[in-house]
Amino acid sequence: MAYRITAQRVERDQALREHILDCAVQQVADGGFSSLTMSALARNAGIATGSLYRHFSGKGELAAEVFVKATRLELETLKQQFQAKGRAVDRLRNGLTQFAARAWHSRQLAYALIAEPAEEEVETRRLHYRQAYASLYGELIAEGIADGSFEVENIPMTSACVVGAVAESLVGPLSPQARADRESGLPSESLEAVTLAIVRFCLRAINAKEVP
Amino acid sequence: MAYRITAQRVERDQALREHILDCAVQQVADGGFSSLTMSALARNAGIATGSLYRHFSGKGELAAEVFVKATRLELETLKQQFQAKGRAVDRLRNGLTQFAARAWHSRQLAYALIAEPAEEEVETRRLHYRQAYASLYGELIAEGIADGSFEVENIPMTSACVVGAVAESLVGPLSPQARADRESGLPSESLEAVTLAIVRFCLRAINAKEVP
DNA sequence: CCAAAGTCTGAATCCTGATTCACTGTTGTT
DNA sequence: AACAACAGTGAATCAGGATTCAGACTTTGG
Repeated sequence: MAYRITAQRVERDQALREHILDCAVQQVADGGFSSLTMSALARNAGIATGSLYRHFSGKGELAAEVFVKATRLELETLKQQFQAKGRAVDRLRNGLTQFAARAWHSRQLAYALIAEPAEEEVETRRLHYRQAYASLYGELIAEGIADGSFEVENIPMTSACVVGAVAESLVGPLSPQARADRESGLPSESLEAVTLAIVRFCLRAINAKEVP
Repeated sequence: MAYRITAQRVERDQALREHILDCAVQQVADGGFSSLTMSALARNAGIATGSLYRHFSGKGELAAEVFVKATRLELETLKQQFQAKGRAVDRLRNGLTQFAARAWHSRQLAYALIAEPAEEEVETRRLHYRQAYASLYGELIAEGIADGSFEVENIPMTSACVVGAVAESLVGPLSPQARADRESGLPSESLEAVTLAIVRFCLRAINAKEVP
């Protein structure tokens, strides 16, 4: 026998894989999924296109992992807010506010994750993670119902509606179109206005006793 | 001189153009935008691929027109409900109910129009028509505010949220994923349940005095 | 009926990236 | 050091669908 998979090798491999993913996320954050090509990625990561295939079975898998990596971070961040201590209303308000702010501050990425057309594999994940978001909202809503601050009949459906409302109200202002408009001087909503509107909309929709 | 553009010719041209568009819409209704290829379309329409280019400058324009044709119908249908006589609440409820039902009954098309990734040109129109939907909701909401049955601070943002909530709650159940699930026997929401949830969600979100 | 001016056809071509693979390093074992 | 086994390279190839274009066919006006 000659050659074995040593710990060092495994480590280097994982590191390289991570490096590639980081570059890919960066690329998506800069130019959306449409700018994520294998050759550009290879160039950015400082390796050959062929080498990408040692780490990912193909473009689809790669794009999906990029999506998951970036989306997971958002989901976890939201989860943290939602599972903090305090009243359900406050947690929901804080979570939404933070979510909107994060999207606002990295628009291209937010747009890519929320709405940009991409590989089939990415769309699958998108659906899946929307469900995950919905579940997260669902849990919080359930808690709010339990302590009497919300009132909702169909939690899964309501959660889906919340996910949609948040996405749409953000994608509008975040879309390439809107960005183009903004650059050509048209006025548009501020982060504060958008956030307030979203929070109000959602709180009312779930029958919250207290709406700002 | 020999040959002039006679009325007959113009007519035949327009008819052919319509015929092509009809076939294209049908194709999208059957298999989504991904199934809309120039050669398949030419085959279906009974003409040569090259001939398509006498009527449309390219795939993008064609797909965009397909989108617009199908979407306009939905928009007009909704508009009719919204501009009927009666109280704003009722009109909104009826409109939403009808919209959901129509989507439910032609799922593939609804999914294609609402969420399926497609040509850049289609995405542009999608954005535009989402705005149009939002405006429609906006007008109705404004009327409802005027007669005291709704209460909303930021109408454009609220309208966007409504559009998103409706889209998301429908796309979930309409997505290829969900359809696959349903076929493999998993239970899922009925049209009635979905509709009720959407209507309640939206009415509450806009502070309607009366919610079913 | 003819010539002129269009229109239609569909196989050939182009385009745009993803994917492959023969070859050139590298690393680990003896 | 020598060899075995793997990893990296990037130009060449492939894929699949849009687009073109050199005829073949139609319509129109004389």
